[in-house]
Amino acid sequence: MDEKNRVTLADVAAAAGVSKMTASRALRGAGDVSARSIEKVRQTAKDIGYVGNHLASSLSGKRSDLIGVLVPSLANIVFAEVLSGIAEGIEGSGLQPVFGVTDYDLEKEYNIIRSMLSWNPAGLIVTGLDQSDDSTRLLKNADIPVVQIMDVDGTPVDACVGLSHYSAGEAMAETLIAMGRSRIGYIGCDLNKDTRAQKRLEGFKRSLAKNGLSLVVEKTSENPSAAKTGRDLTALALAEEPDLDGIYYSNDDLAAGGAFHCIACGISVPERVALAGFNGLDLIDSLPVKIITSRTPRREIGKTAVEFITGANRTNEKPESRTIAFTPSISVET
Amino acid sequence: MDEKNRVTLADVAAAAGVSKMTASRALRGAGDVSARSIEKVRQTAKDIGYVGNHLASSLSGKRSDLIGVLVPSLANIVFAEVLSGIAEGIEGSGLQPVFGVTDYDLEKEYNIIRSMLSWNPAGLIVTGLDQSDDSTRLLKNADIPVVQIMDVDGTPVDACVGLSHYSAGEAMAETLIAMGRSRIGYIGCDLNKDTRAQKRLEGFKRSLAKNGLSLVVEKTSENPSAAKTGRDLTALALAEEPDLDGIYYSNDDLAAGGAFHCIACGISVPERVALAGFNGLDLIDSLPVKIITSRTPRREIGKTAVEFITGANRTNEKPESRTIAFTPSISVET
DNA sequence: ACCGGTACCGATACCGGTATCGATATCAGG
DNA sequence: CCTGATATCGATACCGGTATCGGTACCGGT
Repeated sequence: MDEKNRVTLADVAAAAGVSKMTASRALRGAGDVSARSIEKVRQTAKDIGYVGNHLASSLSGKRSDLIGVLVPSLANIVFAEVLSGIAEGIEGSGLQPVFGVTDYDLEKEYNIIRSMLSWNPAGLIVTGLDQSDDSTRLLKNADIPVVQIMDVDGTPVDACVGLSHYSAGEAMAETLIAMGRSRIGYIGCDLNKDTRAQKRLEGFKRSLAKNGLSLVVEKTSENPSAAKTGRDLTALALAEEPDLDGIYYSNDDLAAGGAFHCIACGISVPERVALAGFNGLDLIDSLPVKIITSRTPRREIGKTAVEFITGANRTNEKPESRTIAFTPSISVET
Repeated sequence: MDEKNRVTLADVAAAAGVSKMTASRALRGAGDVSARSIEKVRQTAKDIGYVGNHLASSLSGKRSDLIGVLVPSLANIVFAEVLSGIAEGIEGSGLQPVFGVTDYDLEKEYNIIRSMLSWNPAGLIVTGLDQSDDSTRLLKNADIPVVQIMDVDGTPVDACVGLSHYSAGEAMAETLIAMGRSRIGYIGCDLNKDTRAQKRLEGFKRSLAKNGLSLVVEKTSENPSAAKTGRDLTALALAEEPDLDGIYYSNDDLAAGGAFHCIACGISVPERVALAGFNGLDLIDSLPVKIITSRTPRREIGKTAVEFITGANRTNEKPESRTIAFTPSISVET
């Protein structure tokens, strides 16, 4: 029907018998307009179905209502939950999230950041602290709030919301050791790309070493980080080292796969072998066997990140208070 | 550093000694520019770090490079995978996805659509065919490609990529019946909101009736559609009707929970009770027991939807070829 | 030398809003 | 009745690009 005749502010103004400027002010609730005009403009706007044009207002103003979000992957429920938290946090603010998937590829990441910046977004949320130098420069010069999420092990560009993966790895090693485990293996995916999983492994190993232990077996694969891979690698690891009494996985998906293998083979968990993952997926709670995990507040991270951009967190302008580190809780239900 | 002195096209033009217009053409690869000018402009643009401003070009042109995506939830891996497919399909097209989460709320959906339209997006991808009348009107008048995904049971506004949930439900009922099951129950979540799950259930019941059967028990809950809920409801259902020999779940998450319950209680699956879900999550393959599911091509749906917007699918302009229905394959591995 | 055609370029007018600042009207105080 | 303050508006200039259309310059053909 209405082909190219989009209702514009000028139309509203004309219909309401005021100037564009007054109409603009009335609709935005900016000052210097009489109550009568406001009423009239708002009414006619509604009547003729005025919608407004974000492009125009963003171009005119100096900033848009867009907020860019970069995640490495969406095949993993974890990042979907972060997005979910972001969507939740954004609600009511009038902001709108634009997302990009980097596939753990620094160059892709750089290009997406570039592209997003050219929308003059209100802020940017990027995953991790390990961008390329070019990307970092871009972010530094952007002159908008930039929130790096998930990780806090490193130097943030601006704000930072996440957790220490080194510490998470260390804590998990200590947990396993406290459970009396000593023949421990590691199973992971995509280690060459997922720097956070690397950091966890590093912390884990460091903590083992501190206790005079080291990994008995280490299996990694390029396959997708999913239950299937976890199950297969667990079978391999146990075949190789049948007396393993603990396995640390790079995340819960793999760990769940490990649990499935053990169930299928009648290996008791955690009695004979304790399985430890990372994230605290919902799934974990209902598994028929108890596996250990570090519960991370994904949704909370997303929400908190948004607050740095909406300014809900403006109270903390000091650089040192612009990093928020959550401590994942480890659930060990014997 | 570069506070408000963003490099603009005028800067590039000046530095290259040409007019804004020529610079614009050179950078876009539009015609009517000498090879020498193109080279010069591109070089100086790179030198002084010109980035371009999507807002301006989108406002000036009639359409932006944004593409709006609406999903009901991101707590469910299914929609994350759809987004993932969309991100994949978009790659290289210069488009950028904006997403919104409706929470299965029609009014929220309407507001998000409204808001997205005011970015003059290149297209819109919305989940499902059951929008409010207001939303539908908005979409119809938008004069941009609109792709409704996941569902094809209904009348699409424009293009449509998904599958028939009625048929999926019917097919699953037939599968269970063919397996010799007759005391069948249903377990679901959020039925009042998730219209696609409703449709599956409807088809399922219809098919049961056609075979002289009906549901023995039906358990639903408002709890999140996750494994935990599935496990709890399964316990309830089996307590109530111990001789159930088949359970249809509204999705795989719940079904997995059901499997966990059965494993924990030593109930053999599928011998004593067959469990059927929906989606074909990766998880299903590695479960220690075999459960039945309808495999849906989530990623593919996302990718295909994008093609309608980028025009990669422009060959099909006829309305009847603007609906693409995938048929989910049911995996029954005894 | 004249002419039409082609290749290349730039001035100008937008796109649809908002910032700015000056104009007009109204009103209290003197 | 005049003055200055206050409230309300609107004309104009942008924001940073692109569409349009009207020049130049240079070409080969006659």
